[in-house]
Amino acid sequence: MATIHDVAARAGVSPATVSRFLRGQRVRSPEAIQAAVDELGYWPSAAAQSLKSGRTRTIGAVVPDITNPYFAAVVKGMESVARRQRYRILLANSEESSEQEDEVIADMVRQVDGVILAPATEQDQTPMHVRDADVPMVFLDRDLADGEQFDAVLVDNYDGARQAAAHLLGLGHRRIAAISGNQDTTPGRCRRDGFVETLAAAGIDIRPDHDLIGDFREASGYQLTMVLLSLPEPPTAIFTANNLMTLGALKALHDMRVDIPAQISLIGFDDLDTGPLLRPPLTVIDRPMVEQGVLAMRLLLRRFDEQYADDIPRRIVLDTKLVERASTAPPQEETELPGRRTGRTRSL
Amino acid sequence: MATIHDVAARAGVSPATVSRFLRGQRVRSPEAIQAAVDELGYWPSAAAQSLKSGRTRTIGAVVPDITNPYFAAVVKGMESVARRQRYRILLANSEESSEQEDEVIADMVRQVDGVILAPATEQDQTPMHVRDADVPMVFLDRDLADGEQFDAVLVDNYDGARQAAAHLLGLGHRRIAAISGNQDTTPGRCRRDGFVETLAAAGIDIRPDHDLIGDFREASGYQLTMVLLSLPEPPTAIFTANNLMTLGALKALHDMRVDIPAQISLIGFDDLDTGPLLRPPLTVIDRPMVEQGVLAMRLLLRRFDEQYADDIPRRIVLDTKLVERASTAPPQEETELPGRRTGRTRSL
DNA sequence: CTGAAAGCGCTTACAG
DNA sequence: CTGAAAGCGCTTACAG
Repeated sequence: MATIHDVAARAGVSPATVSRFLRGQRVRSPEAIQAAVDELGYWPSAAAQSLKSGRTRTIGAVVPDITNPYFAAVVKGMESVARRQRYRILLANSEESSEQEDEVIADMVRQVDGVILAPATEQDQTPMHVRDADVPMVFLDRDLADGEQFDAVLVDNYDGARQAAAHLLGLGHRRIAAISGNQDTTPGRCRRDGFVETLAAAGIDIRPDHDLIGDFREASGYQLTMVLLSLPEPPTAIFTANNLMTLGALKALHDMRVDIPAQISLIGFDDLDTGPLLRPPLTVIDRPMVEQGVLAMRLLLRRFDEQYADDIPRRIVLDTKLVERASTAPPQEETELPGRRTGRTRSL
Repeated sequence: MATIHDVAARAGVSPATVSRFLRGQRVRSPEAIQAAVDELGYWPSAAAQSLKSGRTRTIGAVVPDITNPYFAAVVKGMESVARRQRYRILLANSEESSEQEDEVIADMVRQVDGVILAPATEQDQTPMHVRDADVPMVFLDRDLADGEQFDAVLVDNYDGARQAAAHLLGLGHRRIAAISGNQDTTPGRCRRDGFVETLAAAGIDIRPDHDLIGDFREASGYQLTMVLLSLPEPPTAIFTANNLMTLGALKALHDMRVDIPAQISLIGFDDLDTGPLLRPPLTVIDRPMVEQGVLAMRLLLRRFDEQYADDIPRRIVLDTKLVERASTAPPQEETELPGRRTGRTRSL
């Protein structure tokens, strides 16, 4: 591979001049240098550049799970902004594990100019690594206990859950269950709090056996829904705190031949591409996805600008929106579940 | 940030010895060095390492669209193998554009040890860049015209489409439409060929107005389905050549209040997470996803092993599988479409 | 086993 | 505007 010396030799100038030309400075023989670059197919070595300059033009993106459509969309948003500014993206999955996240970040933090992180939990050590490396970081979707020191792009999880609860209450539901996410994550906690407290404010204390904690994965949505269905008095409505658990709940309800929304209403946090096409079309709390990635990347790149490098942390909180489709309805007078063997069944 | 010199000074040895210790060689005072590393929180500079060694322990992954669940799953598979071997992943979206792909690859090829590429089209210049950089490459999902010179992980697209056609023929359909993908991609061509030729072998020449070419995106699935529905004689069954176009077709059929499968059967290439939960549950041609990413990464890492570096290209072709659900059924005697205004309507 | 030294490919004050 | 030179942080023959 051609080096800057090869280009210099061919163009009859010094490597320093080639370097200057490449960074857009005015030089005496731009044509000759450009010709040499073209003929040799020269492309600078990123390793050498970053060793020298201390900048890598690379951003680390760490998400719990890239196959979650929410995070895939977020990464796409990040990528589109980054590419336009000639930054690259180093992608890592933490698989919802703080340990894996810490490891991955420790490894990448030395070779990126900044990090965008959707933390696995609120307790991880990440900020230490990142602060040691003195690299800007933006939190996305989730926050840390001492997160206020960093830029962040979040949504109003509490209010989103409040909207969900208000919607179910408005329909007349009283026996309402929640399948929440990990309580050591911000969205996990805020969504549960927003939901439970809104019920409480309406005079309804959620029953302990209707107040279930999952882990944001599909399997836990499925299993906990099964638990709810096996209760002596199952709920007439279920709130699931993210897209994957909503899918799990939907599968469980299908498997048990529960009629949605006639027998049980279902409302989830996060929309899905297929949301309108599902049986039934899902009522959800929607939030921006690609846009969150775009905003996070902009916030991060902004920190590379001397002018803003030391600004106080900016925290962008986006609104959620209730999307009413067909999975929620007023409760039936008398709720019969097929699992209860009341004689009546209904096929979907 | 601490450098190897700092560690050496603190441990009372030379940088060379620290370097050797770090790579697992036997040294005289391992404890002192380890202590110095720990106390200083030392982590080697990746830039310096790769400048010196010529290896980056980074793999470039280029996919047309990370929000396509298929590619998200594939990237996840790649990532899990890479992480275990302490490789990192540089992710780029080509957005189904050869130009963007070439640009992105030219930029990353100097700073990765290898590339896994799902090419946007069969005509792009990518192999040139990659060959110039003398970096191993593995093709994934899609092939290039001269792709035989590279490792590849593919599925038997032709046979998958054949299965889809055979399934519809077996149900008794004769007026069958195909919404294919870009014909300058391998899957686009093979799936159309497999489908059309299987029909032809059964004595059915697909009608030109039923033989539509889309671009693998949801919008084209939607639009082309609308076109089919507006035909004087619409098909009784539709084959869509990938997951996103299937979703688009499903939306169009819903919007036009077409009863699936009573009025029109739908079969798609690629399964979806929500496949079983859709209205109706989709009959699809399924193929491995995460597994393809895993295999591609293994093939690539294998090339870094001197022993296999010069082996002839390995091409892994995986089988597809028909998953029968509820979106396909025998054609109705008399097909009425609501769009045709026959007086009857049916709500879903 | 160890250390001094060269060098990977750049960038950037410095002197001209 | 230009070039010689130093140096970014490592690794690795080389000599001991």
